[in-house]
Amino acid sequence: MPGISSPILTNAQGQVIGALPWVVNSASVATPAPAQSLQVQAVTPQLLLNAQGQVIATLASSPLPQPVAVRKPSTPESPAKSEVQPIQPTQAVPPPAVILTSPAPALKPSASAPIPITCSETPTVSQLVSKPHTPSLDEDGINLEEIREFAKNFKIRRLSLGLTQTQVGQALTATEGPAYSQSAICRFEKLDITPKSAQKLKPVLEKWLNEAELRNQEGQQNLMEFVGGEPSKKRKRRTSFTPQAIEALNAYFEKNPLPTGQEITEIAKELNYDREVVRVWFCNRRQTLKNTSKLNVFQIP
DNA sequence: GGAACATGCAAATAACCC
DNA sequence: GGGTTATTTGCATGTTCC
Repeated sequence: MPGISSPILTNAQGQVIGALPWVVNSASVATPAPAQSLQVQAVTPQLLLNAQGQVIATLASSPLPQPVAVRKPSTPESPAKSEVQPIQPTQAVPPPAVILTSPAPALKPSASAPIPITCSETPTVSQLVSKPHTPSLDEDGINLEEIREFAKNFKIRRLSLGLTQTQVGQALTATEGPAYSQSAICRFEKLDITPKSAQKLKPVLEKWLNEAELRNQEGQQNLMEFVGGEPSKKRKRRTSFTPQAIEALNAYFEKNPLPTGQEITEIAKELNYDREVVRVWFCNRRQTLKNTSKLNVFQIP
């Protein structure tokens, strides 16, 4: 696209998610990028605009207007999704007169929307930050507000690199240090994660993303090489119990939720599953029962 | 139909108890 | 040391959207 002075920001699908008001690395823009790739680079001042010229985010550590992603107005009822709005490419978007704009309407429920906290489990970051009068530091001294901001920023920066959650997860698994899956990235971005886990994951993601952005500045090919490593760490395949097995296990559980080692061995033999698999099933079943019964105590009849 | 994201539940791990 | 519970993590699959 020669001659474009206000770069269009696209995601991995080539969807236009916005535009950047300033081009700094003109070389990278001038270079034709592969189809599934980042097309522009966000640089100082790091502001991301949508096609309407609204600032949807900054890439700095300053507080961001929220929510970050601009949703399609036609689908405001799907709160679970956080897709950015596909926008038809437009002519060059002039920089906005006002830097910080109010959030676009009809967006997914943000962290400010009340989310019920279940009594049975540790609350997530999103649950904590959505609670009114909750201090930004939790009892362990974890800065929830900082984590929320980082999660928001992370998603914007990931999308601006044209990367999916799966790609980030695979890349993290392939690199040195702790491995995380697509699920982990998804939960982190949604803050569907405990403050402790978020605190642990944040520096890993931060370091990885900084490196990814550096590689991207050196060229799209470098980024793809960085991201495209072979995942090495694999966990055991998830067992899928047959309905008959579940039924039998539940029957055993009703009779005795805490079988002895010998009993577990016998059950495993009878159902033709690994002893360890059956032991874990009983552990998880007790956990589930405990959680649901705790929940019921607080449920309004 | 396929890609990307979201989520339920099995597996892994840490901390604790006896 | 072998068991437990509490918590975290990821596979498998559901949902959403193009």
